[in-house]
Amino acid sequence: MKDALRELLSHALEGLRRDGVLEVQFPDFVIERTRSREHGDFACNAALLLAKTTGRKPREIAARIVDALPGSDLVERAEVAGPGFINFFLSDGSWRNEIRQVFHEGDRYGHSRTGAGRAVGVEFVSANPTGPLHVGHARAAAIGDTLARLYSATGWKVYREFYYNDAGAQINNLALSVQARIRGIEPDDPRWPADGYRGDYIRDIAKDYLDGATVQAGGHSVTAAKDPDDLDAIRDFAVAWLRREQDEDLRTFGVEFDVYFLESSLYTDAKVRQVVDRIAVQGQSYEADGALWLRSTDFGDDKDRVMRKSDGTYTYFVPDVAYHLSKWERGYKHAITELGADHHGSLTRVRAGLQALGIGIPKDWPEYVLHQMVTVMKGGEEVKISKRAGSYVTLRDLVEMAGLDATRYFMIARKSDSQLVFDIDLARSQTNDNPVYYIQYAHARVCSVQRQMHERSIVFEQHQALAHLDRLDGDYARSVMVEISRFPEIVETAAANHEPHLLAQYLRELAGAFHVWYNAEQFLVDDEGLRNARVALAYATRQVLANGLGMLGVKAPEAM
RNA sequence: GCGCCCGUAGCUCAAUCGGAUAGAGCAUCGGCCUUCUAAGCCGACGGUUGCUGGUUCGAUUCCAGUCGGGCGCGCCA
Repeated sequence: MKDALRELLSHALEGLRRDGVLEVQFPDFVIERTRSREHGDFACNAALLLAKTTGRKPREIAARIVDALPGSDLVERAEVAGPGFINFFLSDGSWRNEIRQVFHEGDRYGHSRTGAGRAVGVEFVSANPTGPLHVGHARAAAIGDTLARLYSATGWKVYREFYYNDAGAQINNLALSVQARIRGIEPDDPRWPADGYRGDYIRDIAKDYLDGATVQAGGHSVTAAKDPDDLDAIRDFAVAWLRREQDEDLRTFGVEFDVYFLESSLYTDAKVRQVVDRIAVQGQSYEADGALWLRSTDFGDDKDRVMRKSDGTYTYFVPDVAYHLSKWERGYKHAITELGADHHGSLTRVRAGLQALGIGIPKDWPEYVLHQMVTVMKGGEEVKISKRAGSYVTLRDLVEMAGLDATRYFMIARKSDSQLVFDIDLARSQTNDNPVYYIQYAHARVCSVQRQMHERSIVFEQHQALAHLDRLDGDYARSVMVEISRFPEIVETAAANHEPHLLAQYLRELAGAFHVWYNAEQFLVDDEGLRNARVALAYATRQVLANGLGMLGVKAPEAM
């Protein structure tokens, strides 16, 4: 709808320019849904922007534009309002047309070809395999996967990537912790490793190691060597064990990755070294204090950063640069990296490293989506501790407490750069307080209507119904149609701005409009034309709810 | 001290790259069940958008400052 209006406006502006009425460049005008119905259905600010550049009165320009608008079935009338807005009042037929469109496109309604099949890499979660996934990872998984789904819906070829930090000091720490447990040393023992992982899962890994268990992870199989002194074997087993557990959790969460990228492979393939060498060739590094530094201040950082420590090992962000270089070389002109906001410091560093390679990677590549902290509340108190993990609430705990659908929905229901309060009691509640329940219930209600029809042997004539949508009457039905028509715009905006919360909020509003209408009208009336029209709108609503929930990875149940 | 994010109704949050009278839900109060799910619906109440300036036709939005909360500032990852 918006696109059609934009076309009408462009046509009018072009005409005015041709006639010499307006001689300036087209402004970057906005067409938006109005807040109040008095202002019509859509409003455009083109005249206000043109007033700025021409020095003429905005209302006068607006009137000219309105006069120049070509005729259209879409628009009932357009008028000048306020300081110089052009308000569009759409025809009744335009809403009915949109409902027909829903039937026509089915589960593709709301999808677009904006991405034109271009590749986009979406990296998210990327947890270290040193412990179970926690609530922060749950938010990362929900945001990242929903973004991926939104990109798919808008015509992109999406690759979900998971980067495993399976090298470095933390992994060694993990191995030492498991080894300590194998030897029967407990976390409070003086012999316990200084920065050891204290959670109960370490004991589980130790037990499986001693039992000679075999675990499958990343397409490989690792069998425990049982030898308490073989630290390498312990490390391999522990990493595989945790990868398997994380993979299971993510699969349960409805997330499947296309690429699992191992940090360790960057070392075995000498990619880290190549990055450092390349940066050196570009003259973007120097030696000082026995270490090798990146001139990151040349790229907006507040201080230069060490790449290679005096002990010869690399700092964490260098493999990060190498990994992102690999994304670039694999053709992701578009790449999104989803991170916890506590890692925002690395953002400048990684981009600086990529810049320093001197191979033309844009300054703002990759795009980052950062999410803020999650606080879990239950019974009015903050939940902080998981017995299994020791110090934090795990993703598994959360899903067990709140359910998959609620967890996925709640995690994306807020802007990612706002801190999130996750209310377990609300997520569990089977009432209208709970937005997930409310939305799913709307979907189930339509299914219920369908069942009723089946029981009463009432036949729905789709063809006839779509031809007689004009039988729909009243503001409530109109509101449902208007809400439905917003869906494609919401999907587009949510994807482009990386704001999945828009979709969550929208579905709540669509469900609200539907419930209101549902309660105001009888569906299974004797008047066949009226009945078919109402059922058609209900089915269209169900379709949009299902499409939207699908993009959130939330189920659309047929009964509650 | 420096950097990033946040501050909107009693609570949890929206507000479409600067738009018109700042919106929902919950809570509170008042209505609605012989009828397709009342697991719901309708209505009312509720605001100096933390504060002070600035930019302009117009600011919750942009800028400067200030207060408050969170997170970072390592040759840890």
